[in-house]
Formats: sequence, structure tokens, C-alpha cells
Amino acid sequence: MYAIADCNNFYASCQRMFRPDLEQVPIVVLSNNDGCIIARSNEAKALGIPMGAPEFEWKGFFKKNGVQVFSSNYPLYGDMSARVMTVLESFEADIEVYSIDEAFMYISQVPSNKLRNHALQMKHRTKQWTGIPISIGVAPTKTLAKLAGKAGKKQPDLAGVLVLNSLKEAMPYLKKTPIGDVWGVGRRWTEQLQHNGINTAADLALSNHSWIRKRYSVVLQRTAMELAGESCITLEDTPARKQILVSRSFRPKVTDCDTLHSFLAGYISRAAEKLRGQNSLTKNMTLFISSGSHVDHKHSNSLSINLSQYTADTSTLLRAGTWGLKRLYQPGYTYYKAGLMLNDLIPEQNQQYPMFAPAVYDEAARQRMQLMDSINQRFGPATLRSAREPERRWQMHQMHLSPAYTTRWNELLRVS
DNA sequence: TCTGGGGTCCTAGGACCC
DNA sequence: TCTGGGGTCCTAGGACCC
Repeated sequence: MYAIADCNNFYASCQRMFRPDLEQVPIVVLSNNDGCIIARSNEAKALGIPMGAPEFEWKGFFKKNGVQVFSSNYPLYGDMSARVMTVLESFEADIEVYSIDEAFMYISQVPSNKLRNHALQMKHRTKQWTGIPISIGVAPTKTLAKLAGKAGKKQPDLAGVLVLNSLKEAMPYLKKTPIGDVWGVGRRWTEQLQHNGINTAADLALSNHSWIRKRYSVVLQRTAMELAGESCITLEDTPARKQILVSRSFRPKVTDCDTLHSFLAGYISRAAEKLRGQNSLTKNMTLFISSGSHVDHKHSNSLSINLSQYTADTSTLLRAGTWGLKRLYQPGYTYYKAGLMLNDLIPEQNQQYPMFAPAVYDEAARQRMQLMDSINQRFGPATLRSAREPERRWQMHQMHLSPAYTTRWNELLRVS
């Protein structure tokens, strides 16, 4: 059986965890630069605040209704997430950390009549040890488990835990679930499926699966089969990323090349750290810069740079970035966003050294990077950095930032 | 009059997820 | 004035190979 554990309103719960006075108070968390709403507590949802809405449109509403607003605080969320995962791991199931606030588990040792108890225990322990409330769905497939998790949240008497042992048990819930709420069915397919008379999860489960494949794709066919109880999507051990992306939009916008260059240098350094963090090397970097606003995209330009050898060396990547930006940058535009992607990643141990040229990423470079990473890990990001990089990698517009209670000594919770 | 058959790799774009 | 930042998988089509 598969289980999914899902933290309730995760970002909002993390904030509330250290502010018990906010129990019962509506909370929203904003995206980077305080742009839009990316998380809401139940109370905020009840007030009708939508996901993704721009902050400036709701400012007045927040004030009027006593909504507590927070800027996103990723050091805090990342650390709380790690704690939750550690608790779940203590139950010794195979686990796949699916996102910052969700984990799939494969449970084989627990008899079906004890599953509910088992899940309740997980929920209880997680709450007690971390302070984060979670919901759990259990079912024979991942897609059904997701559906169970969602359904369990909605029905108060279930206490956030729903076990669906068989398709028969699942059927009433499938009938109640609109097709668009199914894991793997997005906006596009929802429209098309409804057009074809498939309105609920049950409709998709009972549809002709080979027709689904022909008309849509093998991906949706798998979803249909999973809903019908046939497991097609297995637990994955978190493999190394195949692509690393770092991008930010800036406020205020940027026009001069120097500023853009220094921002980009910060992003490249961060990407290189991520690369080394998963012990990979890259051979291709794609840079992009965008100007204009959300309403009129005037100009967005990207450039893919092939490096001569695989590397994880920050300075090599920075040099390529400088070269690339010179080609991308056009004066006279106002840029609002920039970023880069590292592609063509291989595991470090697969590195092949060139026969005739000196190796770019050699032992000395590796040691340099290791030293830099360990210093920055200990003393904070960008303590040791290239001269091109700004002191702070991204100056974000954060009007409502809370302390990083669990990861910075000087921001620990004070009890007086 | 008639012009093969089988494959790989790469890229762009579309769908999805959190 | 102001709208986030990551990721994955699949498919189709073109270039190229023998």
C-alpha cells in the first residue's frame, strides 16, 4: 500500500509554529518579492482569499480582516520540512520525499485492518515532535493515495486520515472527486475531458484506457489505470536532478549591464553550489534575461553555452556567464528577471579527463570548491564569493519576514 | 516507369507537479 | 507601481547515419 503524508498549509503552519498567538488567526504567506499569495491557513481560505492572487490587490482586505501576512522564509520551511521527514522515516517505511511538504511511503508490513491506526500514529508523532499538522492518505496506488489524502482533509470525522483498502472502498470517493482534482490532471486536460463527458475521478477510472492513451497520452492513461487500482507509478528514490535552475525577478527593475551582471553572478554561484551539492558536473549552461512587464513581454532572450569540459567550478561557470551576458544584453531595455539553467548533468564519478588538454575541473579546483562550500555553509551564504557577486545574492522585497527561528543563532525564539 | 528501410540523437514545445 | 521559483516526463519533427 502507498501512503502520502501531506503537511497542512505547510508554510502557514511553519510560521504559526513559532507564534502560538496566531492560532485561529488567518495567515497568508507571500512569494519572493512579496509578489503574490502562495500559502494560506484554513482561516484565510475561509475568508475567500485565493491562491496566487497578487498581494497589492488584497492589502486592504488583509488589514480590514486582521490577516497576518508573512514574506516567505525558505530557510525556516526547509528546516521544518527536514524535521517532518525525519519523523516519517522513523516509521521505517520506504519513503520518497516528493516535495517540501509531502512524502510518499510504501507500507508493506502493516496488515490492512491496522493501517488506519498506523497512519494516525504517524500523524500524532509528527505533530508532537515538530508541531506541524499533517494529513495522510493510504491506498493501493499513488494516485488513489493522493485522492484519499485530499478527501480525508475534507471530512472532519476522519481526523485527516483516510485509508482506502480497495477499489470498492474507493469508489464513493472517486465519484465525489471532480476530474480536475485528480493528481496528474491539470487545467488543460480537465477542459478536454469534461468535453468528453468525463467529469469525475470515477469516470476516468471506468473509461476506456486505450482510448485515453490514443486521445491524450500515455501519462493520462497511467493516471486512469492508477485510479482503477492498478499501480503504475512506483516509489522513486530521489535521484540526482537532471537540470538545475536559478532565476529571480527583481524589484526594482534593472537597466544597466553591470547590475545585471552582478545579479547573474550570484545566481550562477548558487546554481554551482546546488550542482556540487548533488555531486554532479555540467557541460551546458543556458542564460536568460527578460525585459518588459507581465502585460507586455517585449523582449526575452536566452543563450545556451556549451562548455568544453564537464565542470562544477564556480569560476569557470562565471566566466561563461560573463561571455554569454555580453551577447544577450541589449541597452535600452528594462530587465525584470534573469536566470540560468544548468543542463547535461553527469555524476561526478563519471568524469572523463581529456586526453590532450589539461583538465578544467581537476583535483585542485575540486578542493577549492570544497573549501569555499564548507566556509559558506558554516558562516552563511556568500561569505566567500567571487568579486563579481553582490554581498547579498538577491535583494528581495520582503516587508513581512519572520526570523529564521531554527537555522540562525541570533534569530532563535526568545521566551521571556 | 521507377526512387528503401531502419535507426539514433537532439530540440522545442506542451502537458503536468509542488 | 506591484503578479514566484523550482522541477519532471513525453512527443513530434528534423538532422543525420548506414
